[in-house]
Parts: sequence; structure tokens; C-alpha cells
Amino acid sequence: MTDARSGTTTLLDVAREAGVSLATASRAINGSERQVGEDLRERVLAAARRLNYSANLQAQAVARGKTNIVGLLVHDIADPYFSSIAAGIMQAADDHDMLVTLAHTERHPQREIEHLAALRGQHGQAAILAGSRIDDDDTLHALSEEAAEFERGGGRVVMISQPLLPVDTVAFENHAGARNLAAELVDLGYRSFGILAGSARLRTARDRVQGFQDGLVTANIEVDTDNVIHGDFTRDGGHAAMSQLLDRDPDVECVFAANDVMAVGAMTACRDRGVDVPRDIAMAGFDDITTLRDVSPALTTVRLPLEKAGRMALELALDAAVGEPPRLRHVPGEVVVRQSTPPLAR
Amino acid sequence: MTDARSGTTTLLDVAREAGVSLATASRAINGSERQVGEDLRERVLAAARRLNYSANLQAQAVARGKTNIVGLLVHDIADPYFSSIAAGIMQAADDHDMLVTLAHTERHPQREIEHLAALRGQHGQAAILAGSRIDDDDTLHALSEEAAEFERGGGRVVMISQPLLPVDTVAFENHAGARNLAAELVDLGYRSFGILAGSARLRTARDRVQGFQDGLVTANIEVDTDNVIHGDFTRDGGHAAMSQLLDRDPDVECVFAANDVMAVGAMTACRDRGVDVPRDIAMAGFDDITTLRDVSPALTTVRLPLEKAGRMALELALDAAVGEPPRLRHVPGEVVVRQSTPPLAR
DNA sequence: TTGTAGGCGTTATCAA
DNA sequence: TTGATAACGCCTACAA
Repeated sequence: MTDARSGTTTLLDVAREAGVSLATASRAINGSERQVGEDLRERVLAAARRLNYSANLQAQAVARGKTNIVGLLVHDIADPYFSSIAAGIMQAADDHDMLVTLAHTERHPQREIEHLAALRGQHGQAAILAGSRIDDDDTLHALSEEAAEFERGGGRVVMISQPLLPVDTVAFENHAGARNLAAELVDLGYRSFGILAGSARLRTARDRVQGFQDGLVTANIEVDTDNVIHGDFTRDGGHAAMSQLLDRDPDVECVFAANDVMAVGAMTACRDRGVDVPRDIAMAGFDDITTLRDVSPALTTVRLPLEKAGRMALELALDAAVGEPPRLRHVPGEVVVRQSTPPLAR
Repeated sequence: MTDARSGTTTLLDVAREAGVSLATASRAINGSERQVGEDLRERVLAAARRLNYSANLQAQAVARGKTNIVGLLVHDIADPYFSSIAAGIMQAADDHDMLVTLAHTERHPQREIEHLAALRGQHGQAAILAGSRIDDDDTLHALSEEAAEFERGGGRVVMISQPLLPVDTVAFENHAGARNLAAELVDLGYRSFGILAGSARLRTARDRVQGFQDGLVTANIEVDTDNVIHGDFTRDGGHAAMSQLLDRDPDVECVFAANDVMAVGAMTACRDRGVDVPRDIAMAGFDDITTLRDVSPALTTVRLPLEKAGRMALELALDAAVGEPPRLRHVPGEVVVRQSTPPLAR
């Protein structure tokens, strides 16, 4: 029989139903193991089931002074890069019985700071910031302050991307991955390159472009600055940048897009102009987005273990000792050569 | 100067700092507008800013008896179908200052019920169930019970998919969309079809397949039962089913995959066998997943406004009057013909 | 092992 | 308008 009065069944209802005290009911249901007699425990549990009791998490949080909430901040959950990371975090969260609060920054650094403050109000155990931070000193400083404040509240902040803040960080080796990719492409015979660089203000994009160029320099190849096209770090950005590149220098042999989504937009830009990939021009991306593994021609890219990184981030937050200094976990990328960059016969 | 004692700044700290009572501080910061004198209000706000105060949301929730949390249940956030819906919900949540709690069901109906119970413990204002429910009477009944319990707690449950539970529902017109797609394909000249049906237990998949077949029947075309291949409602499921179909009847003119992700897997299966899409065989999907709009050949599909549906779901939950009976919103799909199904010259 | 009672940070009622 | 003070639902010493 469900409580007919107020709508919600409370622990007190359960205690009464079972004929025990509030404390006993609490211990039997949410308390720290074997502290209550088997018989009473059974009675309480039975009563709870009968009443379909579900503990009020906020009340527990207030009483305990802590929660089992982890906050996740992403630019855009519809972006497969972030949704993969999120999936990894969800798995780890399930394993640890954590609740995940999701927040969108819409790529506005200010919103990121606001949301972090809101998460602080939630008193979560962890806040995970996924995605690349804008390289603006003021913003970075403000974010850093807010992160420190969050940790002062007892939680742990983890960044996924690159080490910019003095917090636990899961860092993708964007530079090294891109460098290796460049080396591989040179091995395949390519000598002239175009780069769809994404935003110059995004660290992730910049690191990848820099790594790629460094890889080329090692092989004594230089990229004409004019062939490095900046723009949005998105599908449309890739499309636009590729169109520009084709106007400027239609003879480059190979194009590196700073992420897969851009690469795919760029491939469409090529098709729009009757340029065949890979016959007329080769194409490589970065990330190895799952949903895009079936595009044709199959895209050469640098595989990032996004789900794993998400899991790692949460684990990192949860196994941190209080006051432990920031830790850094490097996550390498793996070059995957596919059909979009066939060996170049010269 | 930040509170040095306990780590977290509380409202009481703010009140003391401002030299006012707890009540006044509460009203000035979170209370119901113009109840406190301008001067005191300023003092309190200044103190709060100085102390970098952030209200304890759980304490507020306990005191107020309600939260601004909305729970979102998806099978898998990495699936672009769900991440698009989630993005829409995030937008609406931002507009309404709601916090979103994300939960993964991993396609287990039982986990769905468990998570809904957990959300009940959070006392959220809304729970949004995205994704297709398994068509099992017992599970459905249990889910229905849990949904009722959630609403008894003061929240509102919204389903996104099809009307199966007596709750607010945003229903995609899967049947009609697939029917229209079939008609369009017949118009293009196709007469023999294969269907990659996905799971027979998933309502969404079943509705689409049924709609497609109904559309064909209207045109006096029947699909050989052997050419309806069941399997997983995923990329791999599409790949496997297509392989089967090619073994069975390599001469079908056109294949309908019950969603885009399957279609893309199927296209790879074709390529693996040297079957060219669309020259040798045409292909159509369902959903119009954003990330897949650049695949080549461009995929004919039925566009579902996923983000919009997500937004709609949350709005529906929030503008519901207490006790208002369930409402149903139909969301049509739009057939988009692209290169994967060129007009068939006969 | 069980119960009593005080406390967690806010809100809200009721006087002043 | 402002300030005590009683809730809110739960946890946890402390005492029995």
C-alpha cells in the first residue's frame, strides 16, 4: 500500500511500516553494512519494497556532506568526439554508482566557468572538463580560479585534452600523433601538403597542426603558409577550408584535416568540384570517429581511444587522495592508414 | 577573503559577512524577488561575491521539496541518434536553467527501470526516456509502474519514440515516414526490395519495416519474406544483414535499412563484395544522421528532427499542469532523396 | 544491536 | 522589510 498523503514515501514511513526507529531503517537501507540484526533488516527491506521507497538523494547529500555526482562539461554532446568520451564516462559512472550531470558550454568559455560554478553548487565528487580550452590567458585564469574553488569544496577536477590547468589531466598526444601521421604520409610518397587547420585559438587544433608540420620538417618538407587554411573546427569549417585550398592550390597531393569531421566535410567539398579522393588528392584526418569508419574512401587518420579516455578521467578523479597534487596521464594516438591515402607512385 | 575553516562557504557565512540574518541573506540571493531593501540586498550580494558563495543545491532541494533536475535516459549516448536528441534537450535545459542528469541503459530494459527509480530519488522535475522500448509486456508493465511512481513524486515522464506508456510522448511517425519513402522509391522505378530490419523486438525498427512494406503493398509490390533480414539495430547489424542478403538474393534493386547507421554498415558490406552502390544496388536509410550526411554516395533517407524532438520533450514536461493527462505530439519525418537511390532506368 | 537527538544548508512561516 | 525558528529528509554520534 503506497503512502496516500503527501506523494512521496519517506524513510520515516518505512520505519513506521516496519515498526522500527528511523535510525534502524536508515542503517538497514543505506547504512554501512552489518550493523543491524538480520530479522529487523529483513523487515525494513520488505517494508521499503512494499512502499516502493526510494531514498531522497539530496537529503542524503545534505546529511552526508557529499554526493555521488560527477559533472561532465562538453562543448556539444552531438559532436561524436564528445559523445564518445561521454560514453566512456557513463560506463565508469555505472561501475561506481555515480550519477552524471551533463552540461553544454556551446563553445563559450564563459559558459564553461558558469557551469563549473553550478556544479560546485551540486557538490559533486568530480567535474570533468572535456574539450579544448581557448587559449586566452584571462579566461584560463578565471577557469583556473573556479577549478580551485571546486576542489576546495571537496571535489576533483579533471581535464581531458591537454595540460593547461593545475588539475588532473588526461592528455591526448595530439602533437606526436600528427607528427607520426606526417611521417607515415611521407613514407607513402607524398611531398606536397595542404592543411585544414581549424581554429587557431583551439589548443587541440593548434597542437595537431604543429605536430604535423614538425613531422614534415623532419623529412625536409615545408608547407606553404598559404596552404594552411584556418577556420571552424567543424564539418562546415572543413568544407569551407577545403574549397579555399582548392582555389588556391589545386595541385597539393595530400590534405591533412585537423579532425575527422573536417576531413569528411572536405571530401564533400572535393566531390562538389569534381576532384576525386584519393585519385586526385589524398586526405587524412584525426580522431577515428566511430560513425565515420564506413565512409568511402576509408579515411586515414589518427585513432584516439576516446571512450577509454573518458573512463580514465573518471577513475582518475575517484581514486585521488585528498590534497594529492595533479596527475597527468598521456594517451597516445595510433596512425591508421586507409584508402584515402594510397601509396603514391611517382 | 575565503572561508578558511571548513572548505565550503555557506549561506550563514554570507549572512555574517553582510551583517544580516540568515533569512535575509536567503531572500536576497535566492528568494522570490523584491522582498528585501535595496541597501541590504546589495550588501548581501557583495558579500556573496566576495566569498565566492555558491548555493548548496541539495540543501535547496531538500528545503524547497523540489529540484531543477531533469533526467535523461538513453541507450547509448555515443549513438548519434541519441546524442542529437540529447543536444536538443541540453539547449532547452539551458533555456530553463535546468540541470540534466544523464543515464545509460545499455539497451537493458531492466537498467532503464532501475535508473528511473534512481531519478525518482533525485526528485527531478522530469524524466525523459529516449529510445525504443522493448515490446515485452512484463517489462512494459514494470516500466509503467515505475513511471507512475515517478509522477506520483511530482515529476513528469516524457517518452520519445512511440506512445506505449500513459505519459507525455513525442512520437516519431516511423510508419508514415517509411511508407512515404517506399512510395518515393517505387516512383523512382524500383520494384524489387530487400529490407535490413533490425531487431524484431524494437518497436521503432518494427514500425519502420511495417510502414515500408505497407507502402510497397499500396504499389502492389511484395517483399519476399526471405529478403527481410533481422539483426542488430546497429552498424554491425547492418553489415551482417547486408552480407546475408547478398548471399541470398544479390539481385534486389534496392535495400531499405531501418536506420542510417545500419545503411552505412550495409554499404561497407557491399563494397567488401565489390557490389557498387548505387550502380549495382540502391540503398536507403532512416534518421538522416548529421554526421553521415557526407557519406558517398549521399544516402537517401527519412529526416527526423532529432534535436527539435529533444527540445520538445523537455518543453512538454515543463509546461504540464499538475495532474494533466498525457499528451501526444507527433513528429513527422521527411523523405530526402539523394544519390544512393538514383532514378532507375528500366 | 537498537533508539534518541542533534545537525547538515536552505527555505518558509510567523512575529516583530 | 527584517529576524527568529521550525521544518525538509536523512545520517550519525551518543546513550541505552
